[in-house]
Amino acid sequence: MSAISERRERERAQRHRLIVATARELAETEGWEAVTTRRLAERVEYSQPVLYSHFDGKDAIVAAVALDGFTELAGHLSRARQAAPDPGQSLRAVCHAYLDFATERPALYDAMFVLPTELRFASAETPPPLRACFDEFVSCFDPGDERRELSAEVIWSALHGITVLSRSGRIPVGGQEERLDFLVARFGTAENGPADLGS
Amino acid sequence: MSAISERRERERAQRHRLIVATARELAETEGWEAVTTRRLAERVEYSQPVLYSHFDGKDAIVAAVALDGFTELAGHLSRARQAAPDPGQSLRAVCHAYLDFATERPALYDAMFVLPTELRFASAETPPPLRACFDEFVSCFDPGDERRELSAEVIWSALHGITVLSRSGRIPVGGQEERLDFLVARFGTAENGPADLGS
DNA sequence: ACCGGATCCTAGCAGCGCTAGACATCCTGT
DNA sequence: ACAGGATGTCTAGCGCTGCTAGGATCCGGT
Repeated sequence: MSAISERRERERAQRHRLIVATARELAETEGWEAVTTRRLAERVEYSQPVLYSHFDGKDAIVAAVALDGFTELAGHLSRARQAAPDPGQSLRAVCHAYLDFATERPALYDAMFVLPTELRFASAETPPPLRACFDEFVSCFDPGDERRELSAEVIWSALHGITVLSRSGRIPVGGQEERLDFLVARFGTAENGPADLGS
Repeated sequence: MSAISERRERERAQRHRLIVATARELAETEGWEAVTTRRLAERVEYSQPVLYSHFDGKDAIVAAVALDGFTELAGHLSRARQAAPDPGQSLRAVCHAYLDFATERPALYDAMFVLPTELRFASAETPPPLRACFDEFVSCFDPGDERRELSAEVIWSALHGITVLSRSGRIPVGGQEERLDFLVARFGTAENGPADLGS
């Protein structure tokens, strides 16, 4: 009973991963609109109902892909931050890495930020990988800065806005590097910022 | 021939507006996922094919709603800017108005910025209402500032990011006012900004 | 009065997410 | 060794979606 059921559980976990990986691959090569339960089932060589024995529905599969994406993004940002030549440039490095990630993996980025998923963030159980991404931004600021979380939130918002608005052409697609420079200059360390405006 | 066909054209234009208005109302009361061609056709008391004699498809209807939204937003921002007590506070007023608009009309905002539509922005024929929205931000900066367009792009991006990330709970829903203050402080006039960082 | 064209609706297609129920397969207890 | 039950999988189908072909109907112009 034990060895056999363990093997089955192992196989089941592997198939779980296969489904997520296949969904992601399909999305990255043909776009999310091509990711249907039928096509996905065919690709993993199982019937549709098998998908539903692993996930509550399609949204849950997208959410699983998004979670993988957050983990990857966290690593990507962390490496960029630690590779920065000096701490003063870590913010720029992390921001640059973020925009890189978004433009190089648009489908994955959509799963993480645009598509409707069942992921809940605000509540207590914020997925750790998402928190890790956020913390990479926070770490770029002086630990003594009591507004570093606020800075991180606004920086992230700006980067996300730049990503989606330029991608859809609502702002010109060119000039990303210039925007990045501008953003980092304005949001660099508080010491370089404008006069303190209280509270 | 002339009077009658004119009347028909008038009626046709009115029905066109009716479709757009109904789609918007349906979206604002029940969400865009409730806006189906069947339900919409039933609401306007015509059959489905009539919709397709006015629009190329559902996306085109969403785009029409979005275009109305851009017009409204432009007026909203313009009023806010002109009502600002002094020019130095116009940027804050416009940003505040933007966030207001986004939170008070989430469905309309989604049509304008989130949902897939066939609207093309980057090309030469950027819809005038969208350009008008953008110009409201630009107008908050000194005409002599050669980077006012860049400022407007980044400000807009940040506002959009704040809107969608807080709405989905990826950043905390509270503290919008604080983010707004922070953003405006950092992006106020260049004179108040950090030390010039070249180019 | 009647013809011709514009207008509109009925009916249906292919595809979607999802699920009930039949079928097979394999482990377990005697 | 074998029956019985649990487990796992598939076939088939439901209600919905966006969209369209083809026929009926109505109405203005001659």
